Amino acid sequence: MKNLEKVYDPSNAEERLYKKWMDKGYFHAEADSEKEPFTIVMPPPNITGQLHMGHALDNTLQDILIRYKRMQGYNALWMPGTDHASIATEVKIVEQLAKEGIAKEDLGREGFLERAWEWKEQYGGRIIEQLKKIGSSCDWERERFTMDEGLSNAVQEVFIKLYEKGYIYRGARIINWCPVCGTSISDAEVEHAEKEGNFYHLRYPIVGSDEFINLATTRPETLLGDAAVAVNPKDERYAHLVGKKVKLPLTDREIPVIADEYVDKEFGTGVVKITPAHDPNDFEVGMRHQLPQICVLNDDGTMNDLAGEYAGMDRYDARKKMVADLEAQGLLVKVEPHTHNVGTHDRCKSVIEPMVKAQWFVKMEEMAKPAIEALKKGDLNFVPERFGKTYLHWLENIRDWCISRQLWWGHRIPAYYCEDCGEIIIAREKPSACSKCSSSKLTQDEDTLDTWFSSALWPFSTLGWPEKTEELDYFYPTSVLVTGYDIIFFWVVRMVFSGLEQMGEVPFKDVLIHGLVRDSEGRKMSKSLGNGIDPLEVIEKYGADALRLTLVTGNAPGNDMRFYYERVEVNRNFGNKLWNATRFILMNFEEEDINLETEISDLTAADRWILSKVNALSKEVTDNMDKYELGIAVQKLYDFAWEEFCDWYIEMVKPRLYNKEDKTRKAALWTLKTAMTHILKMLHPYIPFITEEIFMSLQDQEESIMISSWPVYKEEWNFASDEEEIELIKGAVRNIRNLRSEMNVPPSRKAKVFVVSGEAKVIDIFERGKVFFSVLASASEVVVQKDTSGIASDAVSTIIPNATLYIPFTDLVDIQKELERLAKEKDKLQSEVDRVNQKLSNEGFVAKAPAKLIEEEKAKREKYESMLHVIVERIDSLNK
RNA sequence: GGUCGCUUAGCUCAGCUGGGAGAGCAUCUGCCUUACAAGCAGAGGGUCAUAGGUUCGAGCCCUAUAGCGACCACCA
Repeated sequence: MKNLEKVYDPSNAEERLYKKWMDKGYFHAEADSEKEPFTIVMPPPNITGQLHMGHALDNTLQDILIRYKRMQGYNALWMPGTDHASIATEVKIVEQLAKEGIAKEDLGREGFLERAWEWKEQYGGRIIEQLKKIGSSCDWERERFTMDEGLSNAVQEVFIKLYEKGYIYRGARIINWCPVCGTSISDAEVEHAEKEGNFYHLRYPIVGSDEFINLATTRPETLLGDAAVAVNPKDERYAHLVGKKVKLPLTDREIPVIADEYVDKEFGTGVVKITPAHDPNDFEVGMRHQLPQICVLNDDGTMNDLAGEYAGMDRYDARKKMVADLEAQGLLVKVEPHTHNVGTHDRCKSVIEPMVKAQWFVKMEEMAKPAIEALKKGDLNFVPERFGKTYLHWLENIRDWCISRQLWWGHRIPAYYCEDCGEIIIAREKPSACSKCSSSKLTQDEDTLDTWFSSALWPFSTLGWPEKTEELDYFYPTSVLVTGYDIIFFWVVRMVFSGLEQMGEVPFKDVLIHGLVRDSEGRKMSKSLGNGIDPLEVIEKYGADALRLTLVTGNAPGNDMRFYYERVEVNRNFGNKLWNATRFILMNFEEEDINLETEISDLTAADRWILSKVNALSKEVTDNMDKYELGIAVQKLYDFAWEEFCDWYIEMVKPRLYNKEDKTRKAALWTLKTAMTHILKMLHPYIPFITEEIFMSLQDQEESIMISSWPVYKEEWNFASDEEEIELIKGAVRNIRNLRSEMNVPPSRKAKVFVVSGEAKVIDIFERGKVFFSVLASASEVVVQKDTSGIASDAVSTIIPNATLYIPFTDLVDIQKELERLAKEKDKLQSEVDRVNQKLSNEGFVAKAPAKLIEEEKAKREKYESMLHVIVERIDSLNK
């Protein structure tokens, strides 16, 4: 039989065990109609990524769920993969090229893509290897990449289907333009940041009058693109001006004064300049009034040729100069400091410029409806529920999704333009001729798709869609999606409407949302702050199990958490505790005992007590895990393993183990092994490595715990009276320990203990439990009797339900102190009695509280009153 | 402006459908008791943010207030 090394070494064990699991193919799942599937698709990390705490948390949660379900007998598939992350990756490669003095244009599209694939080959596997380090039991045989052939087909297929249905269209709309990245971005990628700016109050002269109209703007440079000046139709102040024209300063253009509901009379002067090409609201107003869209910006954020003398200037330089020029002409009324929300690009943080450009869009109105319904009908559930509101709010206010990106790394839009007749042809392959005019001069759209377009398809594209695969049929819809609240808009929403549209079913039933892992001061971990903690370093130092446990303990779903090394240490210590407990168990096993069996009737009360407790625990843990309350489930396991099992049960059985003649020795061994096995199994999803290592030694076999069966509650292991018996003894032991500690008696000083009770049942219990006092409470001898005969009158005493404990410390006792101690104990009891009486004398309580509760309270009253009675007598006798 | 969350022991946080306030760390007191000092035994410490309300009963439900935080939003 194998014994355990003195110390558990995670670094050695983790690699060895992970390799074993891989070699055995435990992570792999095949469609099998005999079994029920349980599926999770991993949020694919970016190929540019390195494992951070967010990944560690996200993947630990998924691994816990998948291991749990696998043990429960489900056919558990965890589908892994990576995301090409178009813009993030492209930016990285451009940076890399820049170091070599190369611009991406120098390489051309083909050359650049070659470099990008090289990058993918080089770094794409890095994060996968890191995910393995935390123990992720993914089906790596099924690993996918968003730009795989299959997934690219899925992207094309969806694009074509949506186009044909009229849900994808190309049009010149106002979009968010990032002048730094040189691409359009979607609304979800715009971050609003509060920035200091100015409010420039201008006045525009009315044509054919001496009047001026005053208005304010935060972006005076857009004045060059103004197409109108608008007022509210109900605003009497300006009614006479509507229909007239104003002379647009710094230009020779004249623009109309229009009336539109959009304008708020109360705000500012009640006059707004309308710049349809550079403001989303103005764009809408412009559409309503057929105003021209005058774009005055270049793609890089400089002013274009329409900007006259300002052409070529950066927009902020132009702003300064224009303000100066306006002032010189007396058209600047005043400049006020003003903080306002500015849209910035979430990736590069530069200020977004709204611009009108021809882009591809997904029409959202129709597809949003079933996605909203799915949540309302309960086909889709968020955990915690409140995130459903976030989801709904976003969908109910959704605007069309701009999906084209002016990037090269990604899925190229399958649209071809005829140079002769302008026809747009959507096709999988480049057509040889235009379907309208037969011209052969066709060019493909230069743009690629938003990276989220492909990830939106992930739950079914990874399973083989659009092919009708067995996997797709079997594993879809998936069971649960685990992700952070920060990507509900980007990803969860889009997967839901895509799944509903393409598959006719939600992509997953539950969405488990987790929060952020923050640093110990509660700050977001970030590169710029340099406060990030590398999960791999933590693993190296403490092991993956300790890290995993730290990430799930003491945290409710959806809440942020702080990361403390102290907590990692505590969790590492827990592993050590399990390790040593097992070492102890194995030390006592003889070779021939390891597979011993026993009858329940051979067990002692202590054995049945721990079995009964572990049995109840299995139900509690299972229930909580089913509710995704992983933090609660693991807390219960932690407490049980440490306190009940190690601190109580192991200590209780020691005398039986040390005595080779003891007839119940084998029962103790069997129970130790059985209870420990249950604990290990339930802990395995949380701390897979150490539980596996211990399990193999304890079972003296190589078979893995990860394919063992999950403990199920069984009625035949419910031993209520044994539980009661042991709890009574535990209480007595605690009282003695307390008493000894208060009197500063060291454990080395053993003392005789008398247990006095008038109840035969209680006498029996303590008669059987005598030994526990010596091993747990430093008793030299235990005498159980009906009355106080033979007990020194100055023995110290303590009261437990239905019994009194006496310890005669002849030399130690100071009667006065003892009386004080007893008085304290009495006060405590008295207040308990008072509390119960108060409750029971409350008519409302007696009339309306559940009967069971009232019975419990009455039982308590009886118990406390009798204890109180005993202690009063005791005090009296000492006073004599 | 809207939505949501948080406020519980010195610190960080649990507390599921309302029925006698919990954990870890920290503090204090004893212990190297032959699995474990990464340990064992014991102790102290809380008007559960505030004010109302519902209820026999509120940390938990409702309303308002304050502080902190997150997200959403077109006020030029």
